[in-house]
Parts: sequence; C-alpha cells; structure tokens
Amino acid sequence: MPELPEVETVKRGLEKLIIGKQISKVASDNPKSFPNDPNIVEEFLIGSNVVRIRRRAKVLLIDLSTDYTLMIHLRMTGQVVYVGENRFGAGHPNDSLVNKLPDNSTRVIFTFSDKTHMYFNDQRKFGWVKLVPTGLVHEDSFMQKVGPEPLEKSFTPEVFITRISKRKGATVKAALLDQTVLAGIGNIYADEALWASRIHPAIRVHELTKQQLNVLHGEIIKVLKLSIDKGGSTDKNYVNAEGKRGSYIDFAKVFRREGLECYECGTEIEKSRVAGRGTHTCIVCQPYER
DNA sequence: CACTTGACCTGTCCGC
DNA sequence: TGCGGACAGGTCAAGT
Repeated sequence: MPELPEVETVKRGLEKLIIGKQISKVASDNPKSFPNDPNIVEEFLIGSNVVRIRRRAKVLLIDLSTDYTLMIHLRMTGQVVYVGENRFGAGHPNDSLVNKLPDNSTRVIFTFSDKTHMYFNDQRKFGWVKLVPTGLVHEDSFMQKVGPEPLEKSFTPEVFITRISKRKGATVKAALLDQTVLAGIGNIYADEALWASRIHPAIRVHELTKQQLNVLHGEIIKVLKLSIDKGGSTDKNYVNAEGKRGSYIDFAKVFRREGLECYECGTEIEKSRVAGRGTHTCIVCQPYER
C-alpha cells in the first residue's frame, strides 16, 4: 500500500483541495470500511468543516470543526480522491480516474456543501475510515504503539539504533516493516533502503555493525524524501488526492526490478521471500555474509 | 517472550 | 478460453 510517502502525498493534496469545505452528506457501502455510529456521524460529521489535515505513520487524519477527526488507513489498496466540479478540467483526460468515480471499489462517499465529492476507494476492503474525537486520536491502539516519524529531526541515528536493536533476532527487513520500531516503512522502501545500504534483507539485526545501521538510518531518510518529491510510488492501485499516479517506481533501484540489471554492478536483481514478503535484492551489492 | 505465519478481501497474472 | 494457484504496497491474531 501506500507507505509514508504515498500518504504524505495524499495529505498535501487534500490540504490544497478540501480545507474549509463543509461536509453535507456521507454514504458507505461497507460497514467494515466505515464502522461508525450513525448518531455520532449525524452529530459530529454532517455539517462540520475541514480544519486541518495531518499524517501520523501511514494514517491520514482529517480534523473537523466539531473537534472530531476522520482517521483513514489505506492499507493495501485504499485511495482518497477528491473530485471537484470540473471533472474534465485541465490535466484530466476523459479516461482519468476522476471521471469514473464512484466505481465498484468505492466504499465511502463524502459530499461537500458545494456539491463536490471525496471518495474513499478500496478494492480489497482492508482499509477503513473512523470518526473519533480529536483528543482521543492518540489513544487509538495503533497510535499508542507506533514508532517515531523518520523525517522528524528527532529521529537521530541513536534513536534508530536503540529501537531497531530491540528486534535483534529478527531479519533486518522484518524489523524495518515493524511499525513499532519506526513509522511508515513498507515493502517498497524497506527493499530500497536496504539496497542503498548494501545490506541483505535476511541478515539478523544483531549481525549488523553500528556503522551499517548508521548508513541504513541515512538511506531510509533519503529514499523517503526522494519518493515524496516524486509523488510516491504507484505499483498498482495507489493514486494521490487528485487521482494521479506517483512516479517513484520509475526511480526504484530494486523494487519490481527482478531479472533486470543492478544499476550499481549489472548483476540481475533477484526476487525472494523474506519476512513473508516479496523481496528484491542484488546478491553482489548485498552479500548475505559480511 | 520473540518471532513467524496465516487471515482478512478482491483482482490479476501465469502455467497447464 | 478456462481453471487453479500464487501473489499483491499492511496490520493483527494465532501459532511455534
């Protein structure tokens, strides 16, 4: 899914599109996608205005004037797409996603008072939208345990090494995917950061030197920033708040490049399974033994 | 306890 | 063309 750069891109898009708008109506086809008490929805969502958009880890937070917040998790295939009045406007060819919504993946439709819409689409139905009091967002079980934001200044190499070292027996890839170690890394950026650090994903954390972990810390930050610059990665489903694809995938060094030549040494990129996930490596640049 | 695997869903792709 | 199985960017529960 959408990992940190993708959710950040959606957040930035929504900031430009829906701040100040008033929600006049909401409809959902799936209680799992929108498991909220209808009375609370009626009282605190309908008629509220969008005040602020935030992101914490891979969770999108839409703060409302009623002191309630829409928490949105896109999981694997979720999308949040705003469609304005002019569907056929500049930059939107007629076959653009925004001209086809709602479609059979649409789970929740928000209607604003100006008759424009925001769609929560989710093919696999793993994602969700929850309406919670703003003051209680941090008490959500996931928010309680999720680790630090990697792009905050306070995420120093020391903080990273201390936290990841708690997963000493796990493979380094599993540790990076562990959201309690640090927030926002998923399968794409785990593979990309490990390649850039010349570390094999199946090496155990306790086998890594402090120097290697220092390098990994820096590469995580670099790859996340680069991807945000490119508007995130679109492998299959991901689109930003305007329904457009991200381009980081064109700059990926290993992800989805199995069978192609490593940009560093020319060796064929291999695909294997580490931490139960498809994993892309260059076995020359990322030797299993160190 | 630490770590790994399976489940949640639907769609797509690949081999027979 | 049809069918079965594997797989897909996340997270949590259950299993070892």
